[in-house]
Amino acid sequence: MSAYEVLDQVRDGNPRLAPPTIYRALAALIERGKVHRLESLKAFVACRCERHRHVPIFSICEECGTVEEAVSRDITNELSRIAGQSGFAPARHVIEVHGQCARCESKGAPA
Amino acid sequence: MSAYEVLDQVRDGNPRLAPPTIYRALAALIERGKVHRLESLKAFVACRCERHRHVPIFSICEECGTVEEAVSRDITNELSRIAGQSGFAPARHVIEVHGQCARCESKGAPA
DNA sequence: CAAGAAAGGTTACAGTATAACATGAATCCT
DNA sequence: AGGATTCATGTTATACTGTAACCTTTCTTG
Repeated sequence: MSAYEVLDQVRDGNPRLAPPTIYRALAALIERGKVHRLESLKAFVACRCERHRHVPIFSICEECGTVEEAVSRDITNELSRIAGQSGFAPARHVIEVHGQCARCESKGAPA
Repeated sequence: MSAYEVLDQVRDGNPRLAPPTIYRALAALIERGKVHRLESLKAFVACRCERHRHVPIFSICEECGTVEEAVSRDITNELSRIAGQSGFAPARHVIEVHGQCARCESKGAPA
């Protein structure tokens, strides 16, 4: 959901809420790891993992909009290694893969 | 640079250009692999690699704004493997790492 | 209680992006 | 050649995304 979709929803019960309220709530949830921001979609998703401090990897279906979250220690390590080669100190990772999910593929949607 | 910084620059010579012109030009350059979009910064960088069809990995210094571009076959493969586990067909990858570059670290900037 | 701090509400606006229409140049068909 | 078509680009206007700055309320503390 985009921030403004969230805003529309909560306005059903509380019509006077404004964007900063939503952005602050989302920032707090992101801080606590309950929500992630999908940079490439300018959108937000609830985090279903209970893990803290993981590096999430998102698969985003461009057909149906479904987003899957995965974790890979290998990728996290390899990214750290690459960054380390140039002395870079990573603080936040953004890993998002756009494509087509299994369901949409099998439905014969043309790439 | 943001799209609007580009716009300001080209307007020096051609004052009547408008945002869609810039966005179309950028889209064309991205298509040809000459420019990448940094999703997490809403910004654009020229691609210095001559390679076509690589998956770029960006290291973004939050201190000085410097962006480094790297490539890793391992990460590309691992991402494909993870995606493949759920039958996901990847089409576009976004890999961006925020942090602090070696220079800014050594300058003692506090994370 | 008064003063100050912290959290959330509210207004207003800045930055990012694109839809939709206008113009013009190149192509093609008769 | 003349008109029709298409494709690229220019242009207007507006929608979407995000935040600065200020206001209000509540809580704390002396």
